[in-house]
Amino acid sequence: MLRTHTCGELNKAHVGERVDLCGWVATVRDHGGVMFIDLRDRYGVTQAIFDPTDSQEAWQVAQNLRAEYVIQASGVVEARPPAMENRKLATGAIEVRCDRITVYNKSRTPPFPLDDGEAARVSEDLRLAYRYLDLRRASLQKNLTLRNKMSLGVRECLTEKGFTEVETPILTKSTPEGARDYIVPNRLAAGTFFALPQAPQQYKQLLMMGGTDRYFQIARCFRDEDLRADRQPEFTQIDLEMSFVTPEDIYEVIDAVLASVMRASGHGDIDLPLPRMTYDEAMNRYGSDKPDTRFGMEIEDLTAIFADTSFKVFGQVIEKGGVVKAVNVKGLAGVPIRAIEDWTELAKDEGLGGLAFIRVQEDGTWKSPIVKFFSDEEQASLKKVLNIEVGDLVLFAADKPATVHAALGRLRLLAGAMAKAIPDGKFSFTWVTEFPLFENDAEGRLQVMHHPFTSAHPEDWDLLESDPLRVRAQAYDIVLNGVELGSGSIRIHNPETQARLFKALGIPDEEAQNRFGHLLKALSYGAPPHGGIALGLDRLAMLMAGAQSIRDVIAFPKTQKASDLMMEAPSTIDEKQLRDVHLEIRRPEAE
RNA sequence: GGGGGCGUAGCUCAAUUGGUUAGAGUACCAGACUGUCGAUCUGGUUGUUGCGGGUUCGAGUCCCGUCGCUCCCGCCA
Repeated sequence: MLRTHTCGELNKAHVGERVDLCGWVATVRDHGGVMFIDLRDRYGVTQAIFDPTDSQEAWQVAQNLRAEYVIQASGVVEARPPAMENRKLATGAIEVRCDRITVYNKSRTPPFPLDDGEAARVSEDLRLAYRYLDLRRASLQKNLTLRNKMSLGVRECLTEKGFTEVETPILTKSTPEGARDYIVPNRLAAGTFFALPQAPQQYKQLLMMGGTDRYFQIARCFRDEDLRADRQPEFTQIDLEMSFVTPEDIYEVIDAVLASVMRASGHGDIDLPLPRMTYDEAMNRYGSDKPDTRFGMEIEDLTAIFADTSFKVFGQVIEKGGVVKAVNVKGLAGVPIRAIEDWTELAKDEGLGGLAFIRVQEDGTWKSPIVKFFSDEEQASLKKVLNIEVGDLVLFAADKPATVHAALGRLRLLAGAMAKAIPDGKFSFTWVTEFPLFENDAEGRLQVMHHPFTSAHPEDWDLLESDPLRVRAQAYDIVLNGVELGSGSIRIHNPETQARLFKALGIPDEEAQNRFGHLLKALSYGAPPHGGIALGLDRLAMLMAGAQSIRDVIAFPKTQKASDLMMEAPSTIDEKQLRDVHLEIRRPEAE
């Protein structure tokens, strides 16, 4: 090694030792005679001193140091005089009096300050274009090491439980359902393509059919869909599958994995088992299938209270089988009317006719455009059910349950954030179980909510043909702070049941053979009952790190348009490469 | 595909109703300075106002288009 110590480890115990440090010049403080260099590496910062009375030669070289020069500084560790100690630095009790210096490399002036506080304010596209500089910041290095600890925790935990880590192919077959595939042209057969996996879904089921019993993989997945702050086109899943299991077994394993991840991330022990609620409960109480359970402000059902109301807006909805529900936002009575207008727009986007509200004023009176239509009895019941107090803001929605839930679910989050009701630094996990097997797509056709290999709830198979939308699946999500961390299910394990599901979906036999023939065939050779789940490692790392964006826990992330600003990918390829893979580019017609 | 925000010096930002030579802090360069740690002091350099077009006597500012970044909705079996 070119160094004897890192820049983060020297302390008073090393006083008197001769050391060699390597790193980047963070700052130069030149006093004309003595000069101070903050030398930085991944482990920390150490102050180096160059004094012409120690070594004229080294001091002379140090005169020309600039930010981000890479050097080796050699000298003797000294205790700092007590008044000169720097408590902000782990190594602040000492400094290294240097008599030798080697400049390994100069640096151009960095395009942005690498100081953690300053860099956080610099536009992200510039930082992404110079990601190798951005990565020198302590906070990004910390996130990378955190991620490593998490992966290690997962590997240890699952290996100890008898899981085998198996790699599955990256070049695989395109499946038109689900997310859009990233595709790879095949040179060896013109007009054919591989696809990058959206998830190792079918491979892991086939591993169960291969007798692997317990599989896991920290697997890269690819989806060509539009991005978000918590979505990248390529991302990493903690993917696992088990044979001869019920959902209980999956919950137990994931509970343990998450406890190990929390410990590895320095967040201490969590209580197990993690809380659970059914999908119906989540929708009713939180208006979301990924409820943020860090705070209350739950949705209350007022339909019974208004069963015989003279307020027509509510009455008519109830008559048509709709519901009236509300959220009580504590302490937000003084919210600007502008915010309520914005929320009303949002409610309308979700399909509501409008948004009714009550603001409870200082004197306890209710300020509201609708309350005059409520009977005394209705008002008394409202007050009781919603626990209405001075300073509250109550938001009402009346419509079909799904519309009411969607609107109030979003409003609860927005209003909760505005009311500062969501505590920082809290980790609130919950399982959401018994997802519906089907939902209607935009055209009203039946489609699977999870994937077409999901097994129905054992009690609900009878409804498959008669009332499919009421069929519950053996499908579950694990949710943390309102973020969907992972999703899984018990799978169908015999070909007859699988065929029955394809039929319910309106997929003809021939097409099912075409698309999933390999899986159907494997099922017919003695597939064990099996099930599994996949957790988003990037999202989990983001939450563990307290980061605002998934990009902060990925070494080389892509932008919202899926480009890598540093590599300048994607890019065009030359004509020969295109010919090799039998492709011709069709460009949009010039106007 | 739709909606919102942003784009001015290397960086972070300012620039009155459309008005004269586009400023500040920082960075950078030079000089001074032997205990700083956001070092300090003195002086100095730095602009395709993202790009293209239009309106106007005059555009950083208004209009149209376009590119990039970002947040959200759709989408993500």
